[in-house]
Amino acid sequence: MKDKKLELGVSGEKMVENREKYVGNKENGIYVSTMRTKEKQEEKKVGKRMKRIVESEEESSSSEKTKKSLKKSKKMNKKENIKTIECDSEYFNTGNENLYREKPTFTLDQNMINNYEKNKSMTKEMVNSIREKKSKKILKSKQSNNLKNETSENIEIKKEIDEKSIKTEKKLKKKHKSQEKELNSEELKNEESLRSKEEEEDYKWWEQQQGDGTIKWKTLEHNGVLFPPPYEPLPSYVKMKYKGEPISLPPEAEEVAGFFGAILSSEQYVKNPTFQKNFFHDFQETCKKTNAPVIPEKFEYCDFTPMFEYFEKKKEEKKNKSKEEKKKIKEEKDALEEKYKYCFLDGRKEKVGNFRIEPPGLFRGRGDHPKTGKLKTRVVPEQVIINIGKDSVIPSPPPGHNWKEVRHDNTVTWLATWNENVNNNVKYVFLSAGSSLKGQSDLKKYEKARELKLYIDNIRKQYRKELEDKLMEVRQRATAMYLIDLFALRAGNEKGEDEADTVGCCSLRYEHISLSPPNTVVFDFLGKDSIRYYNEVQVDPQVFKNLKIFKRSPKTEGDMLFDRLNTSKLNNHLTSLMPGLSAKVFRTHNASYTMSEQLKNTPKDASISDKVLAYNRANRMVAILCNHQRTISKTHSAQMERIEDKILALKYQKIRLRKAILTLDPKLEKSRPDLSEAVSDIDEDWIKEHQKVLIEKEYDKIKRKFQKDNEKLISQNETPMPESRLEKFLEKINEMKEEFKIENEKGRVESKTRGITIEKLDLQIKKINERIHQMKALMIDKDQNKTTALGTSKINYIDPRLTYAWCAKYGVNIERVFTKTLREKFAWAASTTADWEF
DNA sequence: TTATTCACTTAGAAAGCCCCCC
DNA sequence: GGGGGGCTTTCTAAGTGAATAA
Repeated sequence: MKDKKLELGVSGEKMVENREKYVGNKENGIYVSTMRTKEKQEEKKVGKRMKRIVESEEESSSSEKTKKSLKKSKKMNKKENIKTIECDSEYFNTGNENLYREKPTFTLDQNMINNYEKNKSMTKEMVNSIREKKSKKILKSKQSNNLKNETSENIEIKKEIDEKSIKTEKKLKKKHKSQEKELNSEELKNEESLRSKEEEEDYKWWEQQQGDGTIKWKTLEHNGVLFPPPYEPLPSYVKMKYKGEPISLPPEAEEVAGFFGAILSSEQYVKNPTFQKNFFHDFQETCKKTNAPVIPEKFEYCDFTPMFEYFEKKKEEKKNKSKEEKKKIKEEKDALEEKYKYCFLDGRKEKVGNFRIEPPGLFRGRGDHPKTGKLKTRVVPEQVIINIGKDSVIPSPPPGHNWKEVRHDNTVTWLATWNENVNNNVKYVFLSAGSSLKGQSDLKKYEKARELKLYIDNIRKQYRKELEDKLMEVRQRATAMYLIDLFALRAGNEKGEDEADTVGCCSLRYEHISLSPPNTVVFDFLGKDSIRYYNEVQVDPQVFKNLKIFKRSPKTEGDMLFDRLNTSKLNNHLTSLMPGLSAKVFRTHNASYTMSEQLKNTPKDASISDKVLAYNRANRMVAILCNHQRTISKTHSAQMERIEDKILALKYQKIRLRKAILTLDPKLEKSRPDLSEAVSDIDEDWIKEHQKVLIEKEYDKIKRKFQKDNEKLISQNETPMPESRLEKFLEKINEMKEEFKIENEKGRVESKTRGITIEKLDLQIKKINERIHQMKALMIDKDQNKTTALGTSKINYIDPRLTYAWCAKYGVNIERVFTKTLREKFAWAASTTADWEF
């Protein structure tokens, strides 16, 4: 098999190797980092200040401003007794071109250039006037309580939805008149085409001209959000135990205990001390608040297993329900949800994404999140803000409740929002991934990533030059850009103390990289979702030198590597290089570029499966580049073993076929040494063991068939076969045993096929070799995929037009690589032709 | 300049479902 | 035909980055 080298950035192949190195150490899918202590934080602050002083001296020669800062720093040094250190002024030779991946060659789509020019011509005044409109439009409105009652609504949903599209169309026409004044002529053109398109079932927004994107909709109708059902207390015989005794709890406290009891089998949370501590604190609080007869004092005395067992029993019962029952339950659920599933955006029916309000539960923060396990309380309508069209019917809140607010803001895409209590994060209800709004922003994102190709050469030239800049801030920025560009690192915003300690490029700390001369850098840190990023790479000598400076004493563990940089500064600079450029654009660009390069390795004359395999391989390269990981499935090793067994069985078949050839023509032993060659992984002992298994299997098979046939005869009121018949069938077993005996002792295998020839046997060996090869490839593929998640890059980073173009070019059905949801999400890319390039 | 807010994208885990093999 | 494995979908946590407030 040809060994294909990666063309990922600096050292994609190395990265695959590096991934393998640490993969085995992962526990529960999460790496736990060492917690920063308060002292460390204090140290960090002092360190930061010291660093500023160091650099201000270094930069002193360049400007008036820096002279002042030098004075200031010297003053401070005197005061705080801190030594200043000079910046290393010797330079290494730069220009290690190998470190850069090949310069991309591409043809630029005329459409893209047009769009870009149009964007440029969008004046500031226009933006301001839209903003002004936006602020005026955010008005609080009174809620309408005179809506139809809910039950009748449920029954008439379908009718209602059909009627609505007609209604909305009428409304839209009315509204157009009043809006005309506000729209510029281009937008008006969009309107016209929109209106004509409304009659069509599938609205192809990508065939229309798009506005600047500030106004997200003109009319918006929806039915609000679906609240989770109220808590149903457990049967009285199900009680948690405290100090070994069952205790009764008020429903509210019982619910919280149940949240913990329900997840007893998921060790990664239940065994986590922070999770336990946070849960227990909130559980105690709930008990106190609800005047529970027993207020648990120690977590250790709590036993939630009765609850756990009850939930498991319920699950089992649900699973064992008949098909009809299950169908009925699903239908009821669907009917309840139907009205929330869709909304009308500018009169067109669109799918809503997460219309369900998140149910209460325990916050499952990842990694070392300090708040993991805390109680996520039930959300009430009074917390929820509804965003809806001005003239639309306002959905009624659940009986006896009110919405927090009803807004009519058409500059945003959310339908509802609320604040979650644990981290005070804002939650939104958005449209689904397949909606026109999401599609438009996806297209925009990929076009931006493609646009970067126009600028990338100059950007690289510039940051390479700036790697040697005298201003520390500039040098840090250039180094960070190098890392983001080559290793697809995330920007790395700063995080709070009450969050998990994870980092990205700008927030890298002293301990996250280690340097070994001449130019090897080892990255080892926890990134988004506390997923470990480990990569050993060779970098540009100047980058190595810079990193060494950024790590220089007095910096130590806990100190920022890029103490002069943050994401805001970095992105400001990036925008000045290309409109709309930010750190994340590099990641998209890098991923799609890698994919397009990797797809070029697809074999042209191979089978569809082989082509799909090549696609997945390319996909995996992107996933590795972006460090998209998943936990190894529980069944992985069993799966691997099974494939291995199949390979061995095939190898054994091969051995038998060879023996059959030699049995036909013993003279061939000398002229064809390949027929007596040893086969790897197989020895005599294994063969004997395998033969035993084969005999057992055959025995079971015959017996099962006999039983089944008899059952059939009985059901047809016919006489079943006597046991003697089975004996007769089982004679085959003896024949097999005899065959194996001759094979093992004399090396003879008689082929049972009539008219068998050596040519035919050779052909069979060839086919078996092919199957072994396929199996091995599958095994390698599976093993390499065990910790790599391909989905994330497919959904978020790889331009779907690459996939559609690839399918067209290689004659592969899109269904082989995109699921239904993905095809919906990327409908805008479906008509991409084979010659399209990223 | 820095911190906060807001709106959105990106992410892995868990749940759900479907299909293949015994 | 049913049980389980694996693929797909759903869920919601955790990022990014622009705008705004202090």
